[in-house]
Amino acid sequence: MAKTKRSDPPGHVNLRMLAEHLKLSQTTVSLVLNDSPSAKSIPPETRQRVKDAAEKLNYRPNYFARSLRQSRSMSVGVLAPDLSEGYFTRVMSGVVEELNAAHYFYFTACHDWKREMIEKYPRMLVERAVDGFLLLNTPVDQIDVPVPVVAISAHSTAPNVTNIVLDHHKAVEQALLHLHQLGHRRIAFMRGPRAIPDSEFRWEAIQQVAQEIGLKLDANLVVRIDTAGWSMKTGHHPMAPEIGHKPMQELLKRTRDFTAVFCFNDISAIGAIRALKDVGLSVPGDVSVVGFDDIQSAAYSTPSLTTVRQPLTEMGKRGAQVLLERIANREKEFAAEIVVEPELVVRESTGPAPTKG
Amino acid sequence: MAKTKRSDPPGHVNLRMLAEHLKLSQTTVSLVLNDSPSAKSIPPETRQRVKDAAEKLNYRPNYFARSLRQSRSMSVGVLAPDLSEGYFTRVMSGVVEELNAAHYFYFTACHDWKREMIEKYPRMLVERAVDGFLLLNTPVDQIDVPVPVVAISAHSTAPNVTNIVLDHHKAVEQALLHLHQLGHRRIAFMRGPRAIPDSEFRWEAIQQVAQEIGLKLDANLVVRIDTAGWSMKTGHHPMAPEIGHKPMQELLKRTRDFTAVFCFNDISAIGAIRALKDVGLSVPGDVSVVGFDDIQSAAYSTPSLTTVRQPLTEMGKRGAQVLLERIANREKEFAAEIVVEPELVVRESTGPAPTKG
DNA sequence: AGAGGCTACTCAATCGTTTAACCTTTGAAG
DNA sequence: CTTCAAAGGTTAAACGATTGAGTAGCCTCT
Repeated sequence: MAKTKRSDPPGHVNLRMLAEHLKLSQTTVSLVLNDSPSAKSIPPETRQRVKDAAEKLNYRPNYFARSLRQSRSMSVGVLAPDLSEGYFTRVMSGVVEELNAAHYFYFTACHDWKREMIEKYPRMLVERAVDGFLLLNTPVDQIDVPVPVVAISAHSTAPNVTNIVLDHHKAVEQALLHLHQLGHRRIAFMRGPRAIPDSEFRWEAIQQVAQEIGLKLDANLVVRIDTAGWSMKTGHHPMAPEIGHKPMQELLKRTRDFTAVFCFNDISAIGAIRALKDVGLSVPGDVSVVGFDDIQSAAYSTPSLTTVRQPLTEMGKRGAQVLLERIANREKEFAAEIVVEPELVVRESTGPAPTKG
Repeated sequence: MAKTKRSDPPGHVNLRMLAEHLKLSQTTVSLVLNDSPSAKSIPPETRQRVKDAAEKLNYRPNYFARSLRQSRSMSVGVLAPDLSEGYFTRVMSGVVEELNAAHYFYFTACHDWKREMIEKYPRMLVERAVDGFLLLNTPVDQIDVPVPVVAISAHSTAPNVTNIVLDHHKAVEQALLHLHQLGHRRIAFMRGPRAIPDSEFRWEAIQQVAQEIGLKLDANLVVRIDTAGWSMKTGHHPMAPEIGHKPMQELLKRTRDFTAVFCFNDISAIGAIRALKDVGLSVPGDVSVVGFDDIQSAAYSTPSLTTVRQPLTEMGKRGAQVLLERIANREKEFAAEIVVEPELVVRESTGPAPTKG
């Protein structure tokens, strides 16, 4: 076997081979292929020659070598609770659009609401050299990473995080005014689980708006979704209408003295409706139900759901935009919070309050 | 300003700095930290000293440098149509479990059923140096990548691809025998869209099984789900029950002479049930409906769906296992196909065939 | 005394790019 | 006849970890 000075040639063409073939230096080839500004002095013929050769030899720059040199990976980490339809899918649709356009890819990490994972994944992804983080719906008080972070619906108080949040006050206002105008005065509330960051903010908005429109909040009419034991693996997870079914059963055991219920999300609203039907109450005849999010099935369930639509795709898009901007421009000032607007979608699950009989 | 021989120190500790601090060579430090077999001769005290220092100085090996040297990225590419709940979520739940255990991460690429994207993404991900590919439910006849590929429900005929597929014959057999035993003889079929690889295989199995159990297939009782214009962006996508609603309306326009319908998946079954109810037929009183997949909402819709359960999580798990095995062992033989078993889940949407009247 | 073997390491090449700093040649201006 | 600039490049040092090939020192065996 002939001894080669270099080790055996790799299966693919690298810059050195391309340069040798062109009888040019690696520098020149690199400058041309990257359309580098300092390649001004290279004449068009040479440029073309280089590009043709790169094409013909099917040259692909080595991602690691390039990233090592430039210390950036062109990828971001996405931290989310799970891959469920309700939230993740729609937000990501916006995120992906922006990332694609910027030639970025993303690593997904699902923490399944486990604190341990919420802390571990950022570290792991930093070692993977992601250029930034996107936090979806994930409670993160402290995140100590050397890259920009954008949090969507996460209400992170950590420094250096840009938050993308819904205007909960307006959202609640739209829902409650709608019910109020329909004559509802005894309104029940299904609060979100503690694990979900939006829950507290939604509840605060409810208390405020209730006061503003002169609606009395009755502690007896408030139930909470419990997430103990949520996990994608057990099947006992946020996507099951069960999460709304149980709290509603509980509420119905306490009282039936209410004409409407404002649920934390659409999934729980669907569960709540089932629980109402189970005890012979009709929706919206006896009880009106308002959901939140406007997921796909909100339009397709029976009755179709009146719900507060979150512009989730838009939120994903804005989040990705801001993140990419912050990555490209590490030193510049950045917004601490970006607020997006909800939109009430009225469908079949709400109607006039029944007259007392 | 003092002139430094090396450029300004980076924000983080690298191997050289760690080695200098320890007054050892980089080699030694590297060997110890990687628990390399050739580090046998390094005494425990030194090892501990190295590990302590690495800990104290918070040393993180540079991912790019390491990957460049070892030419592997510890990440795989996942190519999927979309991020919808029906399929993606459950398969990925299995995939993630295996990848995590092996310290692998994954890039997701959604092609939205666009041919152009199906061809572009593999190239892009190869440039990202993924160590392998996982194809979910994605029609790929040719994929020319220098890394192992495992296709789940994709029935890829490309060489070097390991296919993970359901035993469609058994699946269809379970469904049709169930209906047959309930007395159904006039059974309608809703075929899957051309875009989804499983569609043809399912249909072939249906033809075969029908013959085996002596069931006559009536072309008049066959409709097909049409995917023209499917896209996550338009909202007109595979997750909407609409996909089953329309074909069923079409069928009902042609004839009502059937007592059961076997749908391509649960989503379309839910849509079909709505269409049946719309014309005053009861399920399962007048018509029994069988779905496929067993997605979350199959259990929660009314009536709850009788359906053929695909072990999607299991399929994801096996797929990831095989892929990792093939990555670790590039030369070894590998299975061309791995078949998994379905399971019929009987719920409320099927019942005895109505007696003629 | 010499050979061998073990311990505890080190040296330096290598992965494939990018890029700051140079280096020629040619032509024109002063 | 110098000087300068521009054109058209080249050189070589990074980036940071891995790893095959050594090597100095000490002990042991014959």
